[in-house]
Formats: sequence, structure tokens, C-alpha cells
Amino acid sequence: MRETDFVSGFARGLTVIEAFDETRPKLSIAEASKITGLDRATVRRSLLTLSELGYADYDGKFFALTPKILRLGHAYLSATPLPTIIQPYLDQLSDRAGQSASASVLDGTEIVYIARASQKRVMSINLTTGSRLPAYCASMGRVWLAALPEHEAREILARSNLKANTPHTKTDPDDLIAELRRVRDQGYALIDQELELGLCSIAVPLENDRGRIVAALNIGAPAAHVAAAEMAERYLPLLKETQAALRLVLR
Amino acid sequence: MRETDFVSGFARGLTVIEAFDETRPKLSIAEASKITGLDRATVRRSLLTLSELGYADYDGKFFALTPKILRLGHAYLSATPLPTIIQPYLDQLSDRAGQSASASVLDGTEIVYIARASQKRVMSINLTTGSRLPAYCASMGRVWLAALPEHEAREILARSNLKANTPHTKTDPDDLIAELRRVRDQGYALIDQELELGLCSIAVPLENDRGRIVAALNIGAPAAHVAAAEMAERYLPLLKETQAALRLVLR
DNA sequence: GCATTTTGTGCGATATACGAACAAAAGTCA
DNA sequence: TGACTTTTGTTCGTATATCGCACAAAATGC
Repeated sequence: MRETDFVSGFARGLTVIEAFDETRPKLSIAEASKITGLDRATVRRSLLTLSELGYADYDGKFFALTPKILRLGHAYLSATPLPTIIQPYLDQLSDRAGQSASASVLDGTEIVYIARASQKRVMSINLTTGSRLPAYCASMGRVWLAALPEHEAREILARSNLKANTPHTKTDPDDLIAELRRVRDQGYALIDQELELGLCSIAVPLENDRGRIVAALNIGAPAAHVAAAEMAERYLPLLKETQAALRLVLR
Repeated sequence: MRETDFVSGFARGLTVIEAFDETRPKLSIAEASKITGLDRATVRRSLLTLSELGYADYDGKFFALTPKILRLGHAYLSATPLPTIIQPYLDQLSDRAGQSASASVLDGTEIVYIARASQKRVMSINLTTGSRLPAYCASMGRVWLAALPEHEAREILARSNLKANTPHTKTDPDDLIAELRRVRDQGYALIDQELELGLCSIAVPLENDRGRIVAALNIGAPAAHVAAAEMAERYLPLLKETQAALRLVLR
């Protein structure tokens, strides 16, 4: 790609949008400038543009994103057929298991939820479509990493912030790589309270008819309800069944 | 705002992102140009920029958005505290009613789902956070429109594509305005299969402590299970209770 | 194989980013 | 309170990047 085929004003604007998050729902020009590292004048122009287009509100002091911004993310969700195809299978799976079931894809070091059928809330965080979790300590993340060539998985782990969310969290890259081999061999990933105390989950890959992974599928359950050791026994058959059914549908 | 405070390259790029939808998950340069009305060279630069940043994939022929795009929409969801505050109330409401419960905000002529607690699927379409429905024929949309000054509601209706989704759909602007008055008076909106055959729903406004509407809240039920006439009797008390509880929490 | 459509590229005209300078607020402290 | 400091927002001139057009090249359809 040539230098001139890159619209830096666009790229800068996207950076500005991403500057907003749960800890910073409202930003002044100076704050946004600090977060993005862009010049105050540049950030101001981007924010005023967002505001002019209705993607942001401006009260003269702070900027805040409006729901119109959701159109951008939704452009992906509605454009990719995967969530729509998977959802009914997820509903049935969740219903039969009596637990929450989800599907996700990998984006960098994180998994992104693309569909979910939830039962009673068990996690402290609220997971919906678009939610992200670090791949290294989530069951679906392990499944995705295991599906990659080992050097790519290692590279992603190297870029990840490997922190111990609980005393059970595996954070050593070599341990994790060994665990990924296990996942690859057994065809599923089991997480025992590595993300959050009290939460276990089990995941399998969803492959298309050419054997390529297109998503990961999981069931999560409270550890108080189902011991980690029982997870595979109880839910693996259901997951495998759903996996097989979807394999025939995914192209 | 001065002319020079607007970054047109950014605005054009956002238009290009929105060109993708369920009917057009993959776009060539020429297609994107046709949809957006932008010059091919401009669209090409925007798409190559998206691709360079990892927001899109390019196979040399077609561009497709990647899940990274979801970060943009999620910047709003995680930045606004509303969904997080509402979710547990929604879960409880859905649980007690035994039906799906949702919350939404208004964006132009559409309502946007910001939180949802779903029971068994009843609708043909898959609703999740970020999903949109036309305001004029959705219970939460009626609640939002009823909360606006009448001329604004009329203006939104004028911009809406008022089509009859079912034989029950109200499409006459004057009928709709009359219905909005009724909604305002009785404090709730009832939809009897106007969006989809077999689906009834009832909605109330969520107001903050200053009495300003910040979201709409609804319960949807299959018509086969609950007749429209029973909706208010069965679910209004629950909705009112949740509404009152949230009023104290929303600032 | 020719017509039609689509994509890539060079160029002049125009729009935008940068950095600095200035203006306006917001803190800070006696 | 009022003077001083710091932070923030805005403007400006200029160097540079981007736009849209026109044309060339490639792909596609018939």
C-alpha cells in the first residue's frame, strides 16, 4: 500500500472514538489528547466532527458518545452471518444444559462475544455481544489459541497482559503453551476459576466444512453448582453435538 | 463550528463503515462507492485505511469488516453506565415475568437495544444489544415518541418509513399521534402484533430523578401465550415496580 | 474478442495537520 | 480576595496530505 492510500484523518478519528471507555465516558479535548497522544487541535477537530455527525454530544466542555456510534459496531454484527446462524443452536444448548452458552471470535489478544444465550447471571461482569475477555484465561480463548500455529499463539501470549485474576490463573507462557497442546489433543478447553473465582467453563472449536475454526463455543457454570471435574462429563457431549450440527451448516 | 473544524476524511470513513450491512457483508470498491455516493478513489483510500488498521479484511477483491470494528460500538456501551445499572433489574424483571425484558434508547427514527434479558426466543429476528427497531411500531419506541414534544414526534414519524409489518400495524401519522397521546396519559405503551405476528409487548419509560426519560423498558410475550388484553394486567405492576426502583438509582 | 465494468494511479487544486502563540478558565496559595 | 501558576481551548500560517478528476490497466461479461 502506498503512503497516499492511507487516510490519516480517518485513522486518527477512530483512535479518538476508542479513547472512550468505562473509566472515561466523558472526555474533554485535553483528556482525549492525552489518551490518544494526538495534538489537541487534531483531537478537537475529530470530536467536533463526531458531534456534527451525531455520533457524540458536546456540552461545551465534555464530549460523550451517543448510541448512534453503535451503528458502526452493528455494521459488523449484521454483516457477518455467523451470529445469526449460531444463535438458535446456542439457545437450544443453553436450554438443555441449564447454563449460559456463548460463541466468540478472536481479535488480537482478546476474544469477542458474537452471540450469547444466558441463564441466570453468575459472573460479576455483564457479558453481551461485543464484550471482550483476554484470550489466555478464557475457555474460548484457549480453544482459539490452540487452533493457531504455536509460534502465533506464543506471539499473542507475549503481547497479552498475563495477570493472575485469581489464585488459579495460569500466567506462565510455557505452562500456557503446554496447556494449549493439551487442548488441541483433547479437543476442548476447561477453565477452573482462572478468570473469576466461582466460575468454570468449557469450550470447543466450531469449524466450517473445510475444518477451519470460525468461532469458539462454550458453556459456563458456577463452581458451586458444578465442580470443574464434572464439567466435561456433564457438558462435553452437548457441546460436541452442537459442534457437529454446526459443522454441517457453516461454510 | 467553522468549516475547518470538520474533518471530512473522517466523516467519509464513517460513512464507508456504515455501508456494510446484512445484505452487503462484503463490498468491492465500486459497490461501496455506489452505496455511499463517494468517489471511488476516496472509498478505496478509506477501505485500505480500515484494512491497514485491522478493522477490515481485504482479499484483493472484497472488503469485509472484522470483529475489531465492534470496539467502536463497545466504546459507547462500556462508556455509558446505563446498561450496567439496568441489567440486574432487567434480569430480575425477566425472571419474575417469565418473559424477555429489554431496555432501549432512541436514535433518530429507531430504538437501539442497550440491555436485554431474554427468555425463550419468540421473535423471528435475533435481538441483542445494539439491535435496532423502527420506533413507530415498537412498544419502547412509542414510549420514547410519547415523551417528546408532539412536533418532534411528528417530525420523526415524517422521517420514518411507515410500513405495515402486519395487518395490525398502525401506519397513519395521525392515528399514531393519537396513540402517543394515549401512551402519555396512561403511562405505558401496548403493542399487539404490530411489529410481528404473534408478538405482544408492553413498555414504560425510565426516568431519572429529575423526571427526564433516559430509557424505555419493556416485556415481550408471544400472543399465543398472553392475549394483548392481559398484558397490562399481568406485567404492568412488575414494570411499574422496576420503573420506580430505577428512578431512585438513575441520576 | 470486443464491449462493459471495475480497479489503480498521476496530478493539480484544495483541505487538513501541525506547532506555536494567544486567550480564557481553573486551580493554588498567601 | 487577588495575584500567580497551570491547564485548557482556540486561532493562525504554512507545510503537507487528501480529494476528485481523468486516464490507464485489468477484469469481467457476453
